[in-house]
Amino acid sequence: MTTDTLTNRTYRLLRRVPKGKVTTYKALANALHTKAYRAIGQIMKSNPYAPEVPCHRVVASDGTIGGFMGKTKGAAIQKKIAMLQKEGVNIRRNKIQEFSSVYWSDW
DNA sequence: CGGTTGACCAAGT
DNA sequence: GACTTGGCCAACC
Repeated sequence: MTTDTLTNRTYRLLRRVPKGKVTTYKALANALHTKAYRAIGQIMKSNPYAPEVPCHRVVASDGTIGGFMGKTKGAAIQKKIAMLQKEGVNIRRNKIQEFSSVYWSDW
């Protein structure tokens, strides 16, 4: 990685997140000392590092999964969501249950 | 290099 | 609880 763009940093950081845990776009932006919540969203969708960078482990600050399924109807993401639940994350409708329990903030 | 977009966020209605 | 508005920032055209 020669380019030190926000994208690369985001991937690197997200890579640290253990399974069974999730984080928010805001937390990532905060950890990177930026406010590009939105840009990170775009980054995830472009996520070229599929299983390496668990973009599905990133959710909105409200504990909602985000605009993946209901809005954008991303079929691929739904599978990731199912995998999340398998890892131990309980999701209800579009929102994470016990969000605080699975929320990762200790980078 | 200007304008549009978006897997966002917070506050207001 | 759902929708709207303003703001923020990077990537794309």
